[in-house]
Amino acid sequence: MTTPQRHSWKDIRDRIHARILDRTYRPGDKLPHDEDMAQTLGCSRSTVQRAMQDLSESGLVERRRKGGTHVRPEPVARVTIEIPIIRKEVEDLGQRHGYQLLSRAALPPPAEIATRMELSAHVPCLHVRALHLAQDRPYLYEDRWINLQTAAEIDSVDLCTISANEWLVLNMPYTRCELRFFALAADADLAKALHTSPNTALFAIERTTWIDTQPITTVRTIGAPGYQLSAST
Amino acid sequence: MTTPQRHSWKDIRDRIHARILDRTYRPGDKLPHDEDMAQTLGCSRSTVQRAMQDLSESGLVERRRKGGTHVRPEPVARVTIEIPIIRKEVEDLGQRHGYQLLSRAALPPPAEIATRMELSAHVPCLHVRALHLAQDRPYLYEDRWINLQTAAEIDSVDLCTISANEWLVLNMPYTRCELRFFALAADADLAKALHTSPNTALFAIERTTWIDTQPITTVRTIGAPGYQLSAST
DNA sequence: CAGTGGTCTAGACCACTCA
DNA sequence: GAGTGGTCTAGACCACTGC
Repeated sequence: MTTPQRHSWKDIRDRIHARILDRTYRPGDKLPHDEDMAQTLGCSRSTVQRAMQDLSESGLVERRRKGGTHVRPEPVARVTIEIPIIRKEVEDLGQRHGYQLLSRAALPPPAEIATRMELSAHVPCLHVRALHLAQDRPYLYEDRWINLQTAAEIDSVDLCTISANEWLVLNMPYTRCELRFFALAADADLAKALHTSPNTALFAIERTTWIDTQPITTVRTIGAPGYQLSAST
Repeated sequence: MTTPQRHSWKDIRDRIHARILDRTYRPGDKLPHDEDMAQTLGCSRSTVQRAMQDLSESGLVERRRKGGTHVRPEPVARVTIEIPIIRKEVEDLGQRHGYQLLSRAALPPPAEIATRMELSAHVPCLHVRALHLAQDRPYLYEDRWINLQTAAEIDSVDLCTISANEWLVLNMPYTRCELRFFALAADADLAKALHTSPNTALFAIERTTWIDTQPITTVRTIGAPGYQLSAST
């Protein structure tokens, strides 16, 4: 069996965490500074620092130079969501991934898209619509705009063979990413593509990526009925 | 102006990141081990370690003892979502928060809820429905079950004065949290509460929390039309 | 079993920010 | 200005895990 290290930073973190849980340190309270904490707990300051770093990242405490460390008065729930390549997402469910290119056209972006990408409306873009399948059933609809100035190479990629999602993830690393989650009602086209009826409530994710300040792509993915995203701490 | 520290761990991280972006290190490639990296970059091993920790957390590289550090072949998008207290969420939008308790009843949990909480169906629970308002308009509907064995004290709290959301966040710290995001169609009750029409597509979040292995609460929050969740890296 | 990342220590100095 | 967290270093040892 695994013996928990008595003075590992995880152990130190858990001991501090426990003090917060049992109200030794209450919301808003100031914690002893690292040096004292280290002496009390019998470890070096760096170990306390590492523990505090973790507690701070998870939103449990707040640290400020000179201000000290405080238990957050209004804790926030912080969850990390992982969004993999769609093919991998399907395969991880143990299902067979399929893919259909629905349309592909070089077009100037409509105003809404240009705004979303923080891009001038005169830049040439590629508009791609596609459908991802799981076990031959509709899984996710993808409506994507790609900036041809940034990702010029995709113009010569056969998007029937590889999805834009996969090509971009593998070939266009980004430095900034924005996400929005919301619900929308299926219109006629969407309903047809996803084999459902118009007006069905569907889950949508909008993702826009940039490399430095140059927009790469913005995509709206819409899940088939029942699609959901989960996360846990 | 701020001079970027030439050998800070962030600087080291960015220099390694740049090498990944410019394809010096390609997806799947093995990176030099920390010691070499440190020597090459002119810093100590701990600094490389700190940089790598960050790159690893953000999903860009994968590290394994003896295996070494590799650029992830199929990068995942990792985003951290913060979910604050609802009152604070509204106030941060610069709006006035309001709150109405719709119902409150001690009941045994239905099977679906018991399953969600990993709880026996015989444990006494409190069922609470409430509506959060922003500028006196419906903002978020909350349908919550609370385990009265874990959070017994809430039985004597006046939930007209403080929302269950707020009381729980302030008084019941948790050690585990699971989240699901999805879309649903408004039924008659929901439509009425949120001042919308039946069948409207709405965005829902389900959250369940435990302390150690004991379930605390499970809640489904449903946003008024237009509600959305956003995140960025 | 040996290579690699993970952690701990002690000490020094830096950077921010509150009073 | 002084207190507190943030970072860097050098060195040691530990803990996984691939070969």
